[in-house]
Amino acid sequence: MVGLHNNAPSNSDEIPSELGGLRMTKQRKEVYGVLLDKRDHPNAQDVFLRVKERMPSISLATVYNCLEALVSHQLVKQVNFDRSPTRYCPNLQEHVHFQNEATGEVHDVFFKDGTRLEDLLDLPQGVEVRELELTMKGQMPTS
Amino acid sequence: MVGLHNNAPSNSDEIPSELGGLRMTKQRKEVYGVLLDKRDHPNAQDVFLRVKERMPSISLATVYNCLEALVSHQLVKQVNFDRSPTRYCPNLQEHVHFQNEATGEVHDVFFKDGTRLEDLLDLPQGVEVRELELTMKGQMPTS
DNA sequence: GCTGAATTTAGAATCATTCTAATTCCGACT
DNA sequence: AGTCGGAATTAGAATGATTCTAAATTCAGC
Repeated sequence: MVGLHNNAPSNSDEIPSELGGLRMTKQRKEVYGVLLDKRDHPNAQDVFLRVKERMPSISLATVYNCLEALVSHQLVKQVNFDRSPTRYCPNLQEHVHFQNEATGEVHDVFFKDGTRLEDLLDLPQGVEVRELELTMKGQMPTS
Repeated sequence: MVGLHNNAPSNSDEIPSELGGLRMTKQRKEVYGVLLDKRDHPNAQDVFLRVKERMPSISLATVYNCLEALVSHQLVKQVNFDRSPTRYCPNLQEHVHFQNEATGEVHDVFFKDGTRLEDLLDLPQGVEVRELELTMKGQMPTS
């Protein structure tokens, strides 16, 4: 059962020892690798379980620490749907999120070319948007 | 010190005993009245403290219950910024939210006429958006 | 006025996340 | 290779918003 397609080694092996000014420790590489490997917007608990398979000694606190480090160095983005556990996304392109209410799955959604959201909003004079989060929930044809 | 401008009686007195299919109990009226009176997007704790001034016996659990009832009957909307405590907003027009990072204040922001957000997004075929939340943070000129 | 269902209440429980304090690791410098 | 010091990791406790529980109260309809 070793070497089957899909059992490709985690990305974490190929992650350099520094990224965006962040020293990539063994644990940070594993956490980041997990996010790159399966881009299903896992939460901290999910990441913890996945990393544990390759590194059983890691602690949940470390997973939180690593996620926080990755987020603050802009390698990963947080995704919040209401108050459910924060999810993590390694896609750095500007995008928003849609959750299929039937399955819970979260999908990245992009703006059509050339659309600048800020142009469509009646923002008060002089506001400077630094951060923007857009989430949607709804139904999707069962593909 | 009674009767000064600005000490107008709370809206709660004028709230009918049923709204949108929801029986408006004394507590629900007070909670709703607080939201209508000062539209600064308070959280549950804030609402609790404000309602307590007119109804000192109310409990925090009741405030949560009332807010939940108002939300589920679509008289009030929840506003979430990341994982900070959920805020509540009685504005039912379609709008989004901007938080001034210097002050923490939250402002309602509307779309310019005729803009349909869904048209600007590259949504997968056949998705049906049921709920949408857009929040922004940034700076604002000190007016 | 009575009755059953809905609502309110205090306090306990939950649970995602953060904090604490101790240990371990790692790179820079000998 | 050996040492030093700051950074990172760790287990477990603490926090804090929210929900749950079970008992008491209220209320609409009879």
